[in-house]
Amino acid sequence: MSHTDETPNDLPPNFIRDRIVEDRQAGKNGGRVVTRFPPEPNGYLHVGHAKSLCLNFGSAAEFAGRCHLRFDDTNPATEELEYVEAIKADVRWLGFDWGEHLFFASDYFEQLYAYAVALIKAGKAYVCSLSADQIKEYRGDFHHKGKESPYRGRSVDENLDLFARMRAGEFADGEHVLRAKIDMAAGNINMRDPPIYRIKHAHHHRTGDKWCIYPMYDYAHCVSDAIEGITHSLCTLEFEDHRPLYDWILDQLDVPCHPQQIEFAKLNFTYIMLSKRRLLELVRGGQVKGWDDPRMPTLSGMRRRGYTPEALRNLCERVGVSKHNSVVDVTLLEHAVREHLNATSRRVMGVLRPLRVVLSNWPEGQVEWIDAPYFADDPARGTRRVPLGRELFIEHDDFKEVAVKGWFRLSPGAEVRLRHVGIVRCDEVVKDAAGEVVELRCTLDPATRSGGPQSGRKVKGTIHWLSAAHALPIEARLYDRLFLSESPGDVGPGGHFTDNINPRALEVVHGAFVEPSLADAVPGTRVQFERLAYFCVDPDSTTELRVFNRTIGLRDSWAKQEGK
RNA sequence: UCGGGGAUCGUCUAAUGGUAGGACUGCGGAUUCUGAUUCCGCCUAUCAAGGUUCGAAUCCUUGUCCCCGAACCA
Repeated sequence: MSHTDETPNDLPPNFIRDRIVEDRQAGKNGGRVVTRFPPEPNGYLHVGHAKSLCLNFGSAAEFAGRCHLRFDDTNPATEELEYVEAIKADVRWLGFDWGEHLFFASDYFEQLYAYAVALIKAGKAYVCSLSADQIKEYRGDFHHKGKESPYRGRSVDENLDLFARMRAGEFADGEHVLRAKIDMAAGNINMRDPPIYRIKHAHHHRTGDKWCIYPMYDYAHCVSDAIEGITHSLCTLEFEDHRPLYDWILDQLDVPCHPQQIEFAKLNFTYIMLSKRRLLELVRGGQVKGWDDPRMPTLSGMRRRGYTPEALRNLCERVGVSKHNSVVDVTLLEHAVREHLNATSRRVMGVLRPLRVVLSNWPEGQVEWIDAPYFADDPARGTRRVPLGRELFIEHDDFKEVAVKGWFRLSPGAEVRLRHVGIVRCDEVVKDAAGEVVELRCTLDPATRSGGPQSGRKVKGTIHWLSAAHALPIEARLYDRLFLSESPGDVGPGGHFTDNINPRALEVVHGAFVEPSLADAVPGTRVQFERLAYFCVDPDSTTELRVFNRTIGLRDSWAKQEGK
């Protein structure tokens, strides 16, 4: 059988798509494909979730099926409404639409309870009154079989009564638990009579105080899948040995269908931390400013940083789906981001660390507005007007008093092209009392003006610039990788993952400027500062001062060469 | 001394008994009014040992290494 039999487009093959194709050819589920993305609302979504989102929504779309968004909110202790709303926003931002199919496991609490009663009646579940410690002890370990709870033989009637009273709130947390009656000698510890309901007197963000017993993941997830008519329940590798339990529960119950659980490997990147627990620690510890801090690998952080949903989706496609524990090189992420930004971002000029330049042969007070294309290779995509006057700012890094080998930029006596203008020569270097270079005096060769007779004259370097009189002050936030270590989670004895934090993951630059065309740029606007980096306007911007986040730098082969 | 998974270029992945391919990275070069982009080229892989076969990454055997699992978390 070929993988491409049914696949509409040239998507790269993967084992899950193969399975779905097989199932359809075998006529399973009437050929329907229904998947679900089931986050627990206890944190923000991150790039790892993007993979699951792409897989679940992508597989459904590919086979004209549907994908549900279901919040797995069975643990009131950790879940909050704030997370629910943030997750919905992030899923939408990534470009996925669940339509009518928004669900909450908590919507099924009543049904889940009824199925549990059925399980008890069938003699497949019992109320256990061992303490948590005792249950753990009775469970055994990898090398020893478990032993049966003394409460395992309780009668159906007694179990029914106790379970009803658990629900009624007659017992304190931990007094009883409902357990599936399976096999205490099973090699798979998940099958050793796992608890499926616990007593928890806690306020739930949706059901309030209606319930004081809550279903456990292993019980709630498979039944929720069945209730919704899910056909393929995709989850990560660590649930592989939960699958027998998933199947066991559904086999005992008279549920509408029996979905197939399929496991795939989580997404990991070098230099990126994706543990929810640790991300929460960064937020709570103040190492970052919040879940949407642009240094965070959360979808909201990446959005604010300037990453695009297209880039992330494309990344997921490139990464593929398999069962290997893989660590993707972060450069692949960076490549995906640059690739999309390169195709879509308007080119503008911004100067991070200004150095004053006076064009000595330019008349005092004269201003010329230059029509400059946003995309040099395709002027049809639009132009903006850029003012040129006698006093300019150029990038301090574009001047060296003593030129080194391979230096194409400005130095005393050297010529360089001013982007969209023409060739200038540096005639004089002005220093302050401390010997710091504070100004350059240059002459512009009028014959080399863009569009002029000698505009084709070659010089090695082209630099960006701004008219000092028109330059708009901005705050630039230069972001870099949050961690210095390739595997931030690997810490030696006594170490902590925060030890690996890059202290320069954020550098705030005051005194930077951009061209006046950006005066009205709204938050979320993405542009390329030519020769520097891609930037995105931050929501912190005010009418007086815009804040630009550096999304990612342009590749810089000069810096690389210089570093050698 | 258990159960469940996994081993293909540096990295992520394809090849489903028939030419080990792609992408990213790296390294060269060309073009360039962005040292960007684009284009071209190069480097580099089947965990090991046996076996089956005309032919093995793929099938069999035996090893080795790695990951996950003992919450009233998900």
